[in-house]
Amino acid sequence: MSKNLVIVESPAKAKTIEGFLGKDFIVKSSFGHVMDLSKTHLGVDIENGFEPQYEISPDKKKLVAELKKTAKEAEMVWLASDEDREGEAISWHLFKALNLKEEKTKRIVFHEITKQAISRAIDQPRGIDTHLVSAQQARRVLDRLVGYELSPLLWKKVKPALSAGRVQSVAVRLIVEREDEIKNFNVTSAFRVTAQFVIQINGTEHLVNAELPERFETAQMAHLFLESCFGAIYTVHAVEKKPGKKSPAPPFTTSTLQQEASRKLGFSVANTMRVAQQLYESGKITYMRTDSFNLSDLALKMAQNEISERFGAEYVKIRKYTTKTKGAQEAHEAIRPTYLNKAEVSGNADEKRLYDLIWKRTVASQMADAELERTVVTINISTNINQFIAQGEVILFEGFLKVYLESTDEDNNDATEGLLPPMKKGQQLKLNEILATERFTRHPARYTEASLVKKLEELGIGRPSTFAPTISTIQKREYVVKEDRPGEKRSFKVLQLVHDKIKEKTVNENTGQEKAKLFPTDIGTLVNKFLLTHFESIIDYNFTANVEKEFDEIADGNKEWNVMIKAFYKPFHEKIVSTTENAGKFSGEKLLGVDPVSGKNVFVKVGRFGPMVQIGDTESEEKPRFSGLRKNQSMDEISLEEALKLFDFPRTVGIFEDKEVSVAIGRFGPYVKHNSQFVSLQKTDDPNTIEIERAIELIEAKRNKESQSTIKEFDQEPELKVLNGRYGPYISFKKKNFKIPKDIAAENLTLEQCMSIVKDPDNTPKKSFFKRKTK
DNA sequence: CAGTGAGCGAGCTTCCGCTTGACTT
Repeated sequence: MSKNLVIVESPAKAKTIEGFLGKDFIVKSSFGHVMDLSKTHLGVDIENGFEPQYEISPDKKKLVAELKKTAKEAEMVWLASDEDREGEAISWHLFKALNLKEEKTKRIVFHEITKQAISRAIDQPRGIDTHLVSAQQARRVLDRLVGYELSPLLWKKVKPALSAGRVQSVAVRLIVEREDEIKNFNVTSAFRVTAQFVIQINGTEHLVNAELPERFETAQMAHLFLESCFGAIYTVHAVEKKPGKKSPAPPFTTSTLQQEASRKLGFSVANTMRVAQQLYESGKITYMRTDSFNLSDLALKMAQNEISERFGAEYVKIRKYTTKTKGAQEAHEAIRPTYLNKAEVSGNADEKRLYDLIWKRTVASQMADAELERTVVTINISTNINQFIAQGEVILFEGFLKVYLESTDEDNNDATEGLLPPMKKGQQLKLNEILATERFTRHPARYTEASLVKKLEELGIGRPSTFAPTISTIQKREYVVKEDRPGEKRSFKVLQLVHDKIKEKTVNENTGQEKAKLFPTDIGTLVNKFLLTHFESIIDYNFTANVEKEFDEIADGNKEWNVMIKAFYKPFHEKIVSTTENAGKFSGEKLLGVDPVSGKNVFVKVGRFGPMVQIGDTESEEKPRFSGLRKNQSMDEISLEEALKLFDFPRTVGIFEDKEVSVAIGRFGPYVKHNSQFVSLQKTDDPNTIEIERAIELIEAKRNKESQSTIKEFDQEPELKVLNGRYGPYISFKKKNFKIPKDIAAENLTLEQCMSIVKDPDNTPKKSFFKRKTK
């Protein structure tokens, strides 16, 4: 047995390090945290100094038992989790869970996975930093208290199964408030004036595009300006040249990788992380959850070699980037290729594309600045005092631009400024045309997944390991939807001046179309309003930054962790109690109008199952009628007429086989119901007009399909069927599904065999995957 | 996987941060 056991957080890291350390060392992974607060309880003993009630995480029991055994046999255990708050806590939890002895345990840290860094770490062991552990404990307990006291309040006051938390609720707030800004945005237009000139150089024509710095508010003013240019002569007033430079972006962190993969490759943040994980596990890149810009000396040396070999020594500029991110913990390197001399890797298309991006970004970060020359030409108009300005940019030395340029979130409408033909002061230019084009102000952009991550990181909210899960949580809770929206037609005016004549025309454009943007739902908006009303301090954009300061004080040993928690908890919990007692249901109820048929009030509100319309007052004797909103409707925008239309369903369309056939609209769209069987309508069917003949057709089509997917049925047990599904044959019994052992052919199954499979408790379908809320 | 929505009440839902496999209808 090995003398030394080293425990790190990630198995891929364990494998690499084992290679460095030799046969006296065995390296294992903890797979992250091994202990946590119990999921089913609050897990914090409020009365007893907020003592956390830890347990070994259920999915880590087996692993901990194995580690315990290995640790017992080792002479020394080296706890090598990451050097940050969470990593320190992992070491401490391992110490407790594995029942380690102080004299047999050492704590080591390293930021880079290199042989040198690890040898150095082994030479400089230390003890577990209890202050840092306390800081983590404060973080953990605070998040638990906020999450597990706020969420149940939402269940009571708004809707069951909702959630709130320090991170997710701020993410939702950002999206809701951005939507408000957009709603309140006042679009104005102005006329932008551009001119196109032609000059002859050695017999060939060159075009010069120039713009007027002023804009005109109305078409009339633009027209007046164009008139004032009648008969004008255009002369170059000045040619000004200025040197400029561009510098490369720093190497990737998790958030910048997510942003660039979104902008350049169109990846969702979850996809970026999935692909990066594959690259990491196959040893192609360094760790992908990091907030550090740092590159190891080894990597810098590789970059230097690579750049000078590929492009020449003048392209090399080794740089050290420092982080500006709030609360960055920098336990890892930046995300970079493991071997910079590999510009390409094997793998699927996504892996290749993401790797290419990482390679370019890393290499470019160590390259020279690009050197530019910016040219500004001002052009006089003989008939008025205005001046046109033409701008050009010439790259004198490409530098890092040879490899990579970071994208921006703003779509660049202005064409990139290219080379201007040579011009001289006093030179006359021939005018092609002048255009005055109506342009509109644009509302702030809706968030994409990646731009939301960027914003959260700026606010210091969330960590590299939680950005992607947070984005998915707020969508799973249906606070936010990621959607495409088509946009609308808009017309604008263009005035054109050619040969001293002005032509005016109206042009159409499509505006406001959105792709994969985040929109708040009615529920997201309502929950945000609730939290803003009663718990503004928690969803304050500075809340995390402020508590982080206190965590730092705890880590420095200048504050007791439970003193901090107590100070936070007292007013927070009082607010929970008072809101529980005093606040009524928070349903966002809004009176839409009066139902002309019954004369009753019509409301929209959020009910137990989401947004709905209610006809009749809640307090009235007669039970109100209810109907859920359709997927594309919102409480904010629905009209009385649309609301009333929802009550046209369920609609009886006729009788088939002595049973009623009806049409209704459910969670998954319109369907036909017959004899307690459901059949979805096709996209081409209109639920408002569909008739009995077509309904029967759909019912029979479904029966036909079902009989084809049925492999076996048993007369003795009508509830048991062997069916053919997406993942191959399976057994269905009383609405539960069971796997068939691989060594048995489905068509040969007997009733007895089926029953024994169904009755075997080992085969009980796993519950966690049947969560109904996930779509 | 489809119907619901008051009242009654049991039992369920939930946080953030660290890590990967498991393997669903």
